[in-house]
Amino acid sequence: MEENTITIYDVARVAGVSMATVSRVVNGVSNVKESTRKRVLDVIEELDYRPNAIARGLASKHSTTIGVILPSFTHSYYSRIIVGVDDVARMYNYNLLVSNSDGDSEKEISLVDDFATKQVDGLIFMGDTLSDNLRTRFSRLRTPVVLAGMIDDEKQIPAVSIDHRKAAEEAVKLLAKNHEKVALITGPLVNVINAERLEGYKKALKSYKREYNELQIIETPYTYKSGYRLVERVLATGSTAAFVTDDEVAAGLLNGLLDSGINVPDDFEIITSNNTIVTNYTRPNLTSIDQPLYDVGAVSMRFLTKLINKEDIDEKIAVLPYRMAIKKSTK
Amino acid sequence: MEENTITIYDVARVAGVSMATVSRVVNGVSNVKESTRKRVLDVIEELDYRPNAIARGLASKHSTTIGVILPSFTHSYYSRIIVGVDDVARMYNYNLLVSNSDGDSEKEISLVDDFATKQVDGLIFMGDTLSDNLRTRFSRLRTPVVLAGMIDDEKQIPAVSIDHRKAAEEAVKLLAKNHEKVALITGPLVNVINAERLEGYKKALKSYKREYNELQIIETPYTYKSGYRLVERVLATGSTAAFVTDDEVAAGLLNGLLDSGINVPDDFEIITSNNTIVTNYTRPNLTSIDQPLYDVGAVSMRFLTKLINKEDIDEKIAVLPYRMAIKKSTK
DNA sequence: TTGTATGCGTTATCAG
DNA sequence: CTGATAACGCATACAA
Repeated sequence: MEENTITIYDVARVAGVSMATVSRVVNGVSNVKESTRKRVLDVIEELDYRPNAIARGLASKHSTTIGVILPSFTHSYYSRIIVGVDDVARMYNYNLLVSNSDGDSEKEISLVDDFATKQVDGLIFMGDTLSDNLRTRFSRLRTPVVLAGMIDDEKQIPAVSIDHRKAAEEAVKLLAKNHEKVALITGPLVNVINAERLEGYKKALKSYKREYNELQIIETPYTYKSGYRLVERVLATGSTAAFVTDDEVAAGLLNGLLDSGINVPDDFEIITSNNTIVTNYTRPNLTSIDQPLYDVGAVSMRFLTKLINKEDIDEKIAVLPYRMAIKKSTK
Repeated sequence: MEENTITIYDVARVAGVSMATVSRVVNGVSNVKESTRKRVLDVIEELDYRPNAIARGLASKHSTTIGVILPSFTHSYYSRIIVGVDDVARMYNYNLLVSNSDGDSEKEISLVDDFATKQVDGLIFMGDTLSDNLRTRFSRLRTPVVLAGMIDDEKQIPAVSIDHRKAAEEAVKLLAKNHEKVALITGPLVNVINAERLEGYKKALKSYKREYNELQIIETPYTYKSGYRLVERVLATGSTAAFVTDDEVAAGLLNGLLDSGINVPDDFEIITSNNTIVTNYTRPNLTSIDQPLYDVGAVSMRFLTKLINKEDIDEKIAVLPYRMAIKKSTK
């Protein structure tokens, strides 16, 4: 080899000790006489020795690496979560193996396998749905998994998120109070979170004695464009307000309404769900449920470290608090 | 150990061959008799054997892992680049070790060390500046590095981006044509890219015989808020148009102007630089330089694979084409 | 407190 | 075409 990788043996030789001793000081374990510790440390510095994490992983069975699977890098919902994951991972000296699944369940599965092959110590998973296929795969995995920003309807896999049912109920109540017809503009209802939101929606309508009408439920992809194109369809339902489950969609709808000469909030009120920065870009700013997305990520990662270390867990499912951010798309 | 990890030995035993043979079929190398290959493959399937990437890495000196350092997960400039990186990385069967530096140069350095320790096969770096410290570290690294969406003013480190000087010149010309005073609202000028943009700005002014005035150069952080707060300062310069180097800042400035009763584009024109989706959220939509950010990422990663395989490279620096996306913040 | 020896799961070299 | 066997760089049980 042309490379002169310096190993633990080099350090040992120069320091005049055995490699076991070097290993000990590197890992800060066991008792090592202060004088030899210092000597070894000096040599390490002198040779600029860096332990090889791969070799360490082989020997210790720990890769100090966490796999992260997310549906999209560009969607701010997920990128805000991953910031929290990253920060906490760093605190615990983990690195993140990150990949994007495009929400494609085949990719999700192949990524899980891929990461397992890479011997990740744990997995943070984000996605729309948790397929049965994935769930069984997760439970068979030797490494713990935490769902971030989503839930497992079977409640088998540990997860961190907010109470979407309750949040949706609160948001819709705000609208139903003054509106006869309120639309629910949501992502796919096969997505558990959206199913929960639908429940909250129904409950809110009921409490204001509004009639539930399936026509007012509109499923749509999570994009600005699809929101923009929804105007006619939404207005056709007779709705004068909408609860939207995604900020990009809400921004699209808002701009679409404005372009059609509909005044928001005077003629139409909107509440959206993620309070990402998008809600501040639009005019008027979008009233939104404010989810602590950074915290969702941070708590998920912290949770994962506990599972990895087999610490006691009080609850498999962590539910974080949310608040309503009242802005200008509501009166 | 309680875990029953099945290894290459297990496969060998069951298939009645040596582990060397199993290794051969797994890696698809050398000549293996078709019948034994098939037998081994069957056993692999039967036992659900998965090669341990860590062990493989130790033995082969390849981790099939790429390190990615970026200043922010949430800024769409970088997240769009990383999508391209991720896609190409997958094509070549690499996984991405990703971490966020916050643009902090100490974190950048510790991440580089960290990733080196993890034996990454290559590094994709994104940041505002390439400090001397980092540059020398990169050149000493045994693993190749590619800068994505930025450049090295010393032109030592391979990089992929667009010609920011030329793009800025073109954008500013569009404004200077009709405006006596055009502001340049930029990120830190220590950032090489911004320095180049300043050159383009000057050149454009000159070609329209506009006077260059330092007061019209405004440095600001890359955030929506800082853009929003800039209104007074920008107007104080007497400028009636601005070229902005960041979409979030541009969105902030735009909304700030609107809130101050300034009409865009009638009273004030804006051109921004990244054409991220943010430019479509605002009303009016922001005219922008359109950078092929996905391609920047994809090309960077492809570039890196070539460096890793020591293939011939024609150019150390790849310059991608851009275009102007004319929208509604200009007349 | 320190050293020796072994194993982690592969790849790769060398015989056969 | 196939099988031993030696690395790879480190952690760790066991001795001393």
